[in-house]
Amino acid sequence: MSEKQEAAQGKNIPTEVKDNDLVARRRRQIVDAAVHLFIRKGFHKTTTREIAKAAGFSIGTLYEYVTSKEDVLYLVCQAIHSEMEQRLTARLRHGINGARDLEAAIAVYFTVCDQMSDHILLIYQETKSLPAESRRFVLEHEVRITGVFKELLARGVSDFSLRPLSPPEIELVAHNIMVVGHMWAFRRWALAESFNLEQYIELQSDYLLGELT
Amino acid sequence: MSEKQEAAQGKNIPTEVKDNDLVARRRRQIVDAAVHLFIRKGFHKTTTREIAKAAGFSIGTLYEYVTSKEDVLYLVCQAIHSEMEQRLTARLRHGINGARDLEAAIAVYFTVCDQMSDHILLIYQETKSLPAESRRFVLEHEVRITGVFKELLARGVSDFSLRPLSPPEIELVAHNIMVVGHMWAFRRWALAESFNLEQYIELQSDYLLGELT
DNA sequence: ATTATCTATAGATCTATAGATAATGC
DNA sequence: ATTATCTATAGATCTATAGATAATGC
Repeated sequence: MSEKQEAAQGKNIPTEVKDNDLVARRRRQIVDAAVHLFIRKGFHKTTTREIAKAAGFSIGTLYEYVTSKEDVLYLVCQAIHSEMEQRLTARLRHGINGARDLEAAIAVYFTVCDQMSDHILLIYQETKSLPAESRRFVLEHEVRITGVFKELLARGVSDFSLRPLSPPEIELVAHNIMVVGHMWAFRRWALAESFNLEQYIELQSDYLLGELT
Repeated sequence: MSEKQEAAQGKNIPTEVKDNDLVARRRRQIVDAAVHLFIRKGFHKTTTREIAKAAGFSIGTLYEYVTSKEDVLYLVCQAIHSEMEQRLTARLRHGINGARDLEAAIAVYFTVCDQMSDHILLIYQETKSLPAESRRFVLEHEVRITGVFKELLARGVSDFSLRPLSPPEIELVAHNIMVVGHMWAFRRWALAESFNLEQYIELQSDYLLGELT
């Protein structure tokens, strides 16, 4: 943790540019531009020229800040996961018991999934386009977010607001919560015919938590 | 239903070739070749030449049977869904009550998901690369498979082996079953550390059905 | 002098088709 | 004659980089 907010994890992408602040700023521009293009056209149909143009500089400059188009995809995936993680953890509360906190966290998380549907879809669709090493980092980030729910479940078990759960059960339920959130993103086309977000949260919480008390 | 087993749905892809049996045969070759290439390299990184070569004929011949590369993807997606639907419905039983039949169907379905993991992943990743019309047909196919579980749930409700469920609840639970099956495909990298397929089926069935009795 | 940015393009593809060839049946 | 297949390639890209230019600080 040498720097004020070291990335703490993640791949180092080489750059010729010396000014670290500038690198961070330009990469943020690249990510902002690329996210929208990738969502709209997909990774492979977006050209590096389009990314550069949308970011506000030339193709040559783009390649001073990344070494390949895949680097851009990696930056995009990490930015999306960071954003999700931050929005989720920012609203976690340590309240009366684990079960209540878990229920609240699920509601927060599903709301984030609702807001970031397109981004979640992008990760499902394009993770396989990443080089092996980058993909590993992206999956690790997914694991870390799942860990938030594992901790909440463990806390509920230890304060007896949830029934006893084995580690594998905790693992499974945490993944179920994650996937049911994502599901609101990738099955919206079917689910939105029967539910709005509130109803979805309400019902799915019942199903997810019903077995745990 | 003019022909013996009319596709019953699906897009008509034009061809210059008159012999219908030959068209069916060649398209089967195309699909078999393309599935494996798409799984390994992804749709965009697979070239039409590679598909033609793996299918055993030339690029010129390929284009006698499809009008575009996207047609090949559409044929692949439909073939995968058909295969899944068939493997599932072939093993459905009408037994003592709906709840038991549902439980058995879930086990069958999850086993199919296990066997066809790569294919399920492919659909998640590449559906967005389809033209709008083709994509609609593919999603319809997904709806039809979900319908299998909706029917089983409705039967369980009507024979009182399940508690009363509103139509939206039936919709939701059917989608949950579908997605939890897919989840075994797209989260295998995490789940397989804690479970084998049998254990996964056992536990998830408990969670899925526990709330329904 | 050093750093950041831009222009121009090398080099490598890839899809889809036109026109030639081979095979089949009258 | 008709049908199916093949070869060769037009035409259109797209990524990544080399070398030129502009901006900044000594």
